[in-house]
Amino acid sequence: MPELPEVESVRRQLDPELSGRRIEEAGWDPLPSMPREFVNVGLAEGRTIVSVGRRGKFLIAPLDGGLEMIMHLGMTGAFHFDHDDPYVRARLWLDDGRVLAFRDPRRFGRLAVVTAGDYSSVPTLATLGPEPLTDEFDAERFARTIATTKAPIKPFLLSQKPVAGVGNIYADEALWIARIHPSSRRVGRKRALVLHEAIRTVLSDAIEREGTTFRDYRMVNGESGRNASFLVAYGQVGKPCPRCGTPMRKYVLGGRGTTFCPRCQRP
DNA sequence: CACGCCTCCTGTGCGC
DNA sequence: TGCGCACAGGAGGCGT
Repeated sequence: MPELPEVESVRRQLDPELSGRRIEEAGWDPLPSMPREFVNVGLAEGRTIVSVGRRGKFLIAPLDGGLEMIMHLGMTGAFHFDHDDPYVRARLWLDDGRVLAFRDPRRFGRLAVVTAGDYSSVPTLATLGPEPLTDEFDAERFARTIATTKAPIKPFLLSQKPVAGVGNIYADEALWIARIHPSSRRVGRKRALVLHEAIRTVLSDAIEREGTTFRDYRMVNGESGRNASFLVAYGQVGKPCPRCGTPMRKYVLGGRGTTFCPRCQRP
């Protein structure tokens, strides 16, 4: 569910609610087969949340005492206040009397408390690429990075290494805009520069619409994002390409459903 | 080291 | 109706 625009929309609602709040108690429902689901969350007890930031799809909340709470929504994760249903996997009791609930049906999400800046237990965060909506995301460097990989362009984007926060939806969207075939292993400088801009465009547009909701993704206040009806590639199999009218096609690439225009996006 | 396959988990929708 | 299978927005482990 949650890619950068969804996580950013959650962050914008969480930050004003959590900043300055003390966590009085933390509780979670451990699943023996998922030892990485909630790591050291107990260390958050008694700590005060400084703010809620974000890197790629990770929420990062500095706590007092030199700690950070890392939060990842996985595929179905969501945060709500004073919420209760069978899919609430963890709760944080706050000093204002409210309870922050982490709801996550598929349990791919994660909460972890780490020493600030030590991401050795979160490999993807440790090797995360540049933030796409900051100057850190340099077009020429992106083009060079892309030129060095032998992997197909879409799985490479999903690795989070060339750029942070792009997932299955926005990868399909950006590649459609840039007219690049998802399986392409050779993306030259010119097309890479277009892709760079396309990534920034699809992500910032989606943030303005507060993300894409299909089923599980909800903001903290329970509302859905409004971006789903604006998608032109992801989930549009069989529909005419908005550019050339050719029916959009779908296949599996790197284990992920991938939709593209067979005419605009040549290998 | 880089790449690509498989797994973690639960629910849903589809074809038979 | 019931069953079995494919698939779902992500990341990480492991083999090659």
